[in-house]
Amino acid sequence: MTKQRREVYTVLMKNRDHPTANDVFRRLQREMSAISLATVYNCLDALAEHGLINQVNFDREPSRFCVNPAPHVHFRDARTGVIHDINFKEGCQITDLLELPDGAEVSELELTISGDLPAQT
Amino acid sequence: MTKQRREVYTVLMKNRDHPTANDVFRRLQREMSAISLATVYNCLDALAEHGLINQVNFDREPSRFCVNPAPHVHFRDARTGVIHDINFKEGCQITDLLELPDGAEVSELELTISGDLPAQT
DNA sequence: CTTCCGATTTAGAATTATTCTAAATCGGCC
DNA sequence: GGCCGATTTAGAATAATTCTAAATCGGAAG
Ligand SMILES: [Mn+2]
Ligand SMILES: [Mn+2]
Ligand SMILES: [Zn+2]
Ligand SMILES: [Zn+2]
Repeated sequence: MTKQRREVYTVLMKNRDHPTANDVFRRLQREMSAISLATVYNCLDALAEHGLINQVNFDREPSRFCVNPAPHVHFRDARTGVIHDINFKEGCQITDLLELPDGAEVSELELTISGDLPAQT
Repeated sequence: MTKQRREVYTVLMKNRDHPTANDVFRRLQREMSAISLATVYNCLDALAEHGLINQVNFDREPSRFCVNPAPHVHFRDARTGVIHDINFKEGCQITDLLELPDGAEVSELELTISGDLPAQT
């Protein structure tokens, strides 16, 4: 945990909105020391490798980063662009619904959903 | 359906192995007329927009293209790199397992899995 | 405290999948 | 055959990310 990695992690924790690397970079510039963009990428890599954060990809858009350590999936509201964390229902395994070949071992699973939420009232 | 779109589609049908745009381009150069890479991208876009093919993304790797019209997800064998189509079990809805907010409407859903398959014997 | 050294940071260049541009070509229709 | 909107094409541009190589850090050892 270097100073820069901690700063990147703190920014992610402060505002859990799945920012891009560039979002993180701009927030760090505004709030504190002048970190470099390459360092932001390095730190995000390091944090992800150690399991503290997750990299989230929607199609080919810039990656986003997530500090929610619980297993969950991502839902983007098409109207607002906001990305919501969606938990699994109690005791549910996605892989139970799939016709996986016998003996297949899942090591990574990413589920992204786009859709609409009813307007807030 | 132009001549180029048909050729792109034919290449995808002939070898349903989820090639990248560049793979498709190289196969077309080898087999038939000299199509341009921009046209391959244009054609893949057009085919996808009309629902004939699907664009598949694993993390930030080059997009791959899939001609399987059935709803399914993608499993990459980490050992071989081969991408397998995985169907849903009869009558199963992934969204039934998720704590989606009330009234959420899913318009797109992409599930990608990486893992290991037992060695072929 | 000073020196040392591997790890990290940094600025900027490089990479690369994809998109854009603008000119050439196509193909169906009159 | 000529017209015209759509498509194709080659090449340039874009943009997220990675790479490079030099500067800096920070803890350990002396
Ligand atoms: Mn995706
Ligand atoms: Mn993915
Ligand atoms: Zn999340
Ligand atoms: Zn497929």
